[in-house]
Amino acid sequence: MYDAPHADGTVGKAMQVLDQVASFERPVRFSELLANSPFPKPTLYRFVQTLANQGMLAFDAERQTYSMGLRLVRLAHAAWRHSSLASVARPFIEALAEEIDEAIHLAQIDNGHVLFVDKYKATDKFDTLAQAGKIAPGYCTGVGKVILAFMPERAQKRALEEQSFVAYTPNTHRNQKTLAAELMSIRDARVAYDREEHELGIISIACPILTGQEQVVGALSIATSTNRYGIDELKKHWPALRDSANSIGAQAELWQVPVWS
Amino acid sequence: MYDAPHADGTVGKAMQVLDQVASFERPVRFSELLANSPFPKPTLYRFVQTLANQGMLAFDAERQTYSMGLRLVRLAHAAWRHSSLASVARPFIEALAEEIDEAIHLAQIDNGHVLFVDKYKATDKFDTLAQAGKIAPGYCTGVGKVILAFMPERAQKRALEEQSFVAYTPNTHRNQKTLAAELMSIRDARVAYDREEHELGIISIACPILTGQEQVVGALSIATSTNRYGIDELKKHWPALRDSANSIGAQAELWQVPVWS
DNA sequence: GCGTTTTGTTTCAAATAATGAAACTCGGTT
DNA sequence: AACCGAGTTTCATTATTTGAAACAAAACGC
Repeated sequence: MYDAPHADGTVGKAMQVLDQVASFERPVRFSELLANSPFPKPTLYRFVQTLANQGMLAFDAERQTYSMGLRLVRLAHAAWRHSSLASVARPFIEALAEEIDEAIHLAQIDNGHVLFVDKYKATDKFDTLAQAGKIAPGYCTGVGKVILAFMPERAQKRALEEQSFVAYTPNTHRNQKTLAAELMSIRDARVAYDREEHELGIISIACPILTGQEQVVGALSIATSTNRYGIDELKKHWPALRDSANSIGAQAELWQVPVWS
Repeated sequence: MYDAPHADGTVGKAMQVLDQVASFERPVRFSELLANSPFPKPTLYRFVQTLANQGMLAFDAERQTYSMGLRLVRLAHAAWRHSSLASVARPFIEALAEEIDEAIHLAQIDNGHVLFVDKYKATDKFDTLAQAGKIAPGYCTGVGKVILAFMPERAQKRALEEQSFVAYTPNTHRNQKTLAAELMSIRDARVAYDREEHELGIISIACPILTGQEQVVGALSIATSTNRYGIDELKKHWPALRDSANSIGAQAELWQVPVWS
């Protein structure tokens, strides 16, 4: 939520307002925004007006509330198709799903946050904006940890400092130190596990998606519930998962997926 | 694609640039943007820089190309969950899908364009081009026509003028006149058909999603391929489709889905 | 290699748009 | 009728944006 250390210009400020509206996770009144805003009343007022005009926000005149605008959905469609791993990864995920009857997640990094860009759920036939676009913490998810582990040192350092270390479960890392230690061994093992660190009862195994020069572009994971399986069963899926991740990485390189520094 | 009749301020211009990048449907170089831009070189340059900084665009340093940024995916997730019909409609679509083994589409209007916000795929056998976030023309799709038919007169007039009347197939409406005539009868019948007007081999039946005061908030459709069924078979689904659409409308009214004027 | 063109980046004074304190309007309360 | 809070407008001040021009750096041609 806390963003842009040094906002660039008017546009940056407007984007900050967008984020703020998004952070409410519900339609929000002007005064609620104002109460948490760094901007003075008329300034904020003009921003929400402009953004609503532009379709980036939706204004409900009846209830006098703002929510995120549909133009974002339209724009994100293009983002999803052309700059996410999802389109490249789809066929590989589908193939993997035929072998393995568990939820498969594909994630990328967006400004220090783990962003789920696709999800294949054996039982879900719906299209994927539902789960795609969801963000999750990096320090307590399989995909998050494996991406962090393979980040270039400088980016990793920056990302580690941004982690909040909320203790979701008893297993959650509580500070940079223990996390950094695990990241080392993850980098060696080329695989990460989430042992109920984000949500009790949910475990996962995750592999990095790398380019030829060992740059991380994302991560692929298999998640399951402790009701069904333990970590040991997940380990059995490692070869298949790793191979899929590698294939996606190779394919992504041919296709031109943007890389972060 | 051509947007914002009177852009508001710097933010409006930046959003125009976003649209422009999206319209390329592929990573694009600065000079390509410049060639089609109303802005002078340094102005455009600063816009893409700012937007890339903000994560609204992604800049691939290697290839010197811009594409849509992942921040949009994150923001759109919020939009999708909180201001689209999709979350409200989902249970009803699921129920309908149990009855009917065809693709079901949910659409809303975004600035004169039909925006698909959800899609339930019964089978993967054929591919309608629709996905969440995808836009489609209003004048040659079932959902588009039924939404246009139920729009308030002024909005309809404006929307009709924005249609491009590209002749996708021999059945596509070619001008406002024939379309307007069909819209009248659609409004009476409370149902619209797409008879291979957008894509050969694809037909659909669509019902409006209305509030109590007869305001359109979207449309629900069943699509199939002419290989499988004809329009007559689709007609049989009308009662079920209409009932689902009505339920979604009622529910949307309780829940606070934004309405457009 | 060396001039030439194309493409991307920076400069800087002028033009413009954003800013925010204050004042105002409009419902709803007391 | 006076008060209050939320939303909106005004307007002089200030800060940003603007774009012609110049500059740098590749890509090209020969």
